[in-house]
Amino acid sequence: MWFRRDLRLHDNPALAGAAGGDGHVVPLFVIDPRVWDHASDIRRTYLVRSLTALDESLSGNLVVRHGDPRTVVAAVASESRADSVHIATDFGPYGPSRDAAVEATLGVPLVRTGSPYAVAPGRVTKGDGTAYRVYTPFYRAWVQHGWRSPAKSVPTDWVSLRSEGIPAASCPIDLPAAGEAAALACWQEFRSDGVRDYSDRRNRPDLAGTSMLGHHLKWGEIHPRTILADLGDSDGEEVFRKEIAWREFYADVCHQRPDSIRVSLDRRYDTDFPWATGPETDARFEAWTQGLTGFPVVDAGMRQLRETGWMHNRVRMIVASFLVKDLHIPWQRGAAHFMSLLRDGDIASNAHGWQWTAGCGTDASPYYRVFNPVTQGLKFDPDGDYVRTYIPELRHIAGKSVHEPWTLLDGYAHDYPERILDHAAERNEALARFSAMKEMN
DNA sequence: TTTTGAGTTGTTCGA
DNA sequence: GTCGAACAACTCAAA
Repeated sequence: MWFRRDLRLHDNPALAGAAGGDGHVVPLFVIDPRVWDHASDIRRTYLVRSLTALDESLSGNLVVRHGDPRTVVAAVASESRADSVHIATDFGPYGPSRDAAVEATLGVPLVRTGSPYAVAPGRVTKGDGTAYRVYTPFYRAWVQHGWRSPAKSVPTDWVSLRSEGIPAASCPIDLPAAGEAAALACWQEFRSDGVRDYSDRRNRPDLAGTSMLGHHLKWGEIHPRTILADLGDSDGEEVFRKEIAWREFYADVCHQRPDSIRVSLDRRYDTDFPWATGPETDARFEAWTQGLTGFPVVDAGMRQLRETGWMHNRVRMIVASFLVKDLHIPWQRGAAHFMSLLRDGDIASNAHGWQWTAGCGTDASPYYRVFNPVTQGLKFDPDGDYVRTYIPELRHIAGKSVHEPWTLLDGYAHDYPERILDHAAERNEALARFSAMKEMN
């Protein structure tokens, strides 16, 4: 069993397939330097902890090898005299070609069972067999298609083999608990407590209203099918099911259009849109990454990302709108920054969330939808608690006025920056640049 | 083939 | 303060 992004023992069809013969399984994880060397400290540290948890649940039998999977997997298969190698299908942008290359060097069958999705990308299509490009009809068809019940566990004897050990990694951030047990506990807690009020509370960054399952789903510590099997039909559960479906929709879009993780689906945004460039823009981008724009909710979000490796979804939209529509910087630059820091960063969801904000993706946000950082802050962080949590310079300001510190007396916060731009002016500028792109025809 | 209705997440302005 | 309209036109999905 070659584990990749399915670091769990329950509801794991590929593992059940591996154990299906005589129950003897060699559990393998490959540290691929081409991936490992480019991952952030946060992601490496989280992975190390998840692998440690997996190894414990395997009674210390996880075989970790370092190197190119094309040689490593074949070597382990040969050493252990395996008669097949089992994986879950990887639908990421790089996985399929790597797996095909491994398959070519492997002397035994590479068996693909299951995927990280309830419905594998490419399975839900329109009547004419082509992929959906609009979410709502996709969602209806996805529900209609349905998914299997959670897979049964199969008795397994773990076969010991030389392991090079889980590598070391650390980061200065306090990460949440990793591993399958933590993932299931996280889901059970959310299911019993949070999902009921999810439709209202999910938009509030000052409350713990979201599931916090993103990083668990990313590494397959829990399968979405496990979650869906538990979900009923209350408002909160329905909205949460739709969030699971968004993850699957964007995976499906990326399966059809792998280049869309870096190329705008509406190509005019890459070729005709007059994006801002130059040293001034670079300085503003830097201010954005550091949480020093002078707009409290934007800065709180960017600092939450930097300090915790996570940002609330509502705030992701606010800071993304700020980058694309107030700073006129291409979405790809923001997407890359997010991926470098997010502990739950999913390549498909990230790229298409950004494309939605920029207005160039599937179901794109209308061009005139420009988030007002003050209005959004007042609406979704009504007491200002979120801002004060991440911006110590503003902690002495009580209540919602923390969203507009410039309305207070002079010297309200001498160590918090002035606004780096005039939002109303940049909103008009964004609309003008959109018109300019259209004129290019 | 043609037609029709619909499309995650907003803001501003004027009555 | 509240509320509806305007903000483009287009593409998509399905009948």
